[in-house]
Amino acid sequence: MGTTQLETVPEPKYWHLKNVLSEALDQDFAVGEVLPNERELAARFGVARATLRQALEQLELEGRLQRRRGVGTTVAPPRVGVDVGGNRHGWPGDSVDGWQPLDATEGLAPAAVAALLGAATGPAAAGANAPAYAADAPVHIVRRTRATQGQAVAAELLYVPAASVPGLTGIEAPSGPARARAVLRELQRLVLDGQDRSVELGSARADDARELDRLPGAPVLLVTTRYLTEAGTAAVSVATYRADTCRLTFGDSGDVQITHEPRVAS
Amino acid sequence: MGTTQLETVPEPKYWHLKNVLSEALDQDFAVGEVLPNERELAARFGVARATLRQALEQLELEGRLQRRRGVGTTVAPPRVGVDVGGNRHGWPGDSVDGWQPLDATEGLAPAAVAALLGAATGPAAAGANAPAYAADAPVHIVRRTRATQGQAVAAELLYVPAASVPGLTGIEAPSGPARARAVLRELQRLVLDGQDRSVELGSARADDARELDRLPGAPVLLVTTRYLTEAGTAAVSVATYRADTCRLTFGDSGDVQITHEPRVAS
DNA sequence: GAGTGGTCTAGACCACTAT
DNA sequence: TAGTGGTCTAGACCACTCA
Repeated sequence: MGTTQLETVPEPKYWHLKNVLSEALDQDFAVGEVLPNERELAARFGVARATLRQALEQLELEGRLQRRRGVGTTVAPPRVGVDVGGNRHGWPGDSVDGWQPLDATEGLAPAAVAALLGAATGPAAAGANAPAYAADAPVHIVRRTRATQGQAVAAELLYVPAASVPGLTGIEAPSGPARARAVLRELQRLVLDGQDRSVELGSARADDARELDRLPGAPVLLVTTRYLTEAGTAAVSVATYRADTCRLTFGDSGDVQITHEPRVAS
Repeated sequence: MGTTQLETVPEPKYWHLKNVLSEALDQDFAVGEVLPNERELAARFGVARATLRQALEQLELEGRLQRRRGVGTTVAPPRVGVDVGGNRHGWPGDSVDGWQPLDATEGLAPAAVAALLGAATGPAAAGANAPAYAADAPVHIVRRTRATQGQAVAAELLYVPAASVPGLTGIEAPSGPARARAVLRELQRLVLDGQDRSVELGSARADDARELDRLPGAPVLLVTTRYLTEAGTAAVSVATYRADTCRLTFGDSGDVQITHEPRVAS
């Protein structure tokens, strides 16, 4: 009974290790510097490589490290702020903030996207009048990528029901970026009523991962945007942002520089 | 030369496993149902438990699964949409959307927050006139949590420089929720000019994790908000949202129900 | 106390990058 | 070809929940 029993909370090794490394990064390393390799680090800290890797994974998730197979582990620069909401009432392509159209194809929207395209736009549009979109109707699928400071940060799939762009004839631009631009141009003719957006965590599909120069399954921020017109949802965009390097910004008041915020250890 | 060489891309086992499980979840499992335990699943698929766990981790990251130590792995319900931007031009506490003040203390803002508090508000406010905040000045730190449908989804630290709320006397409410409410009340007296927000991926600090009923290091979405007045940045909020269960929504057009979007396998 | 997920180990091999 | 990070294994023990 004399034992003082001081909060026996055995902190996991990898957690403690993460915090130790985090401090070391702040103090002893410059951005871009390469760390010792995993086997040496593990030996130096007296843990198994798997444990060391668990700590590194955390730090990578927090945007502190960058790991590349065959190369090594380097100290990551602060996350870049990528404006997502500033273009508040514009169609995609209205302003040139790093987006690059790749191509456009015709196909079917995945179920989740179809649901968004078919959903009512608000309390007013309930019932049988609004949904000008059937789940199995063809949609134009525009692929775009976005780069900031020479780095690919996002890949997007933009789903545009054929009904939204009746003026588009498949003949004028059979394929490639030109066709993508044609779809965007037609879209910009419509009057945009509003848009709503959502952000969630996901993992990169194989194709997105390749586009973003990451491994499949890498953590990404999924930004889903609905473009609304009087007639309903005119288009849905699903953009995949690299979660390790990006900070999504929703600026109400112009360009604002927000500096990197490192998470402090508990 | 007769060999057809069909894309020798050896898909990682855990990735394939993830996709197999993902399909099984769609077809054979209902929300809330418990999966067989990890040792059995690993045996059933003929892989080591660590490999099986890698697949489960991915699915948990995508919000498809929920794992609780000592209990088991269950099928997660679709992510709940949490409105983050709808309160577009309001102070925290203006509308009651699930936030619950916990307490308020006085202390120093961490460096990253201090930078935001001290930063100029825009191109107009450059130079020496704006920053009414010194890095080592005391701030009120208000803690709040947010619940949706009975579930804790977010923990927030709201940093309010003492200079922003001169009317606040420490006497009227010495501690606890009452004091937190007092700070919020004073804040609401000010005229809000605008706000800007950013979202990034992070990992839960130990205290946030406890608040959110997760383990330390769990993936979270960090929402940083600056509240701007004529005088500069009046307050900064850093909110930590559970990334596994939440989808942040930024609605321009009222309440919109967006359904869960499962990511399709590559 | 039985059963669950969480942590950790020591080793092996593979895929990729650079030289 | 040497060196890096990525995958995988088979096993052990620990922390937690619940009957």
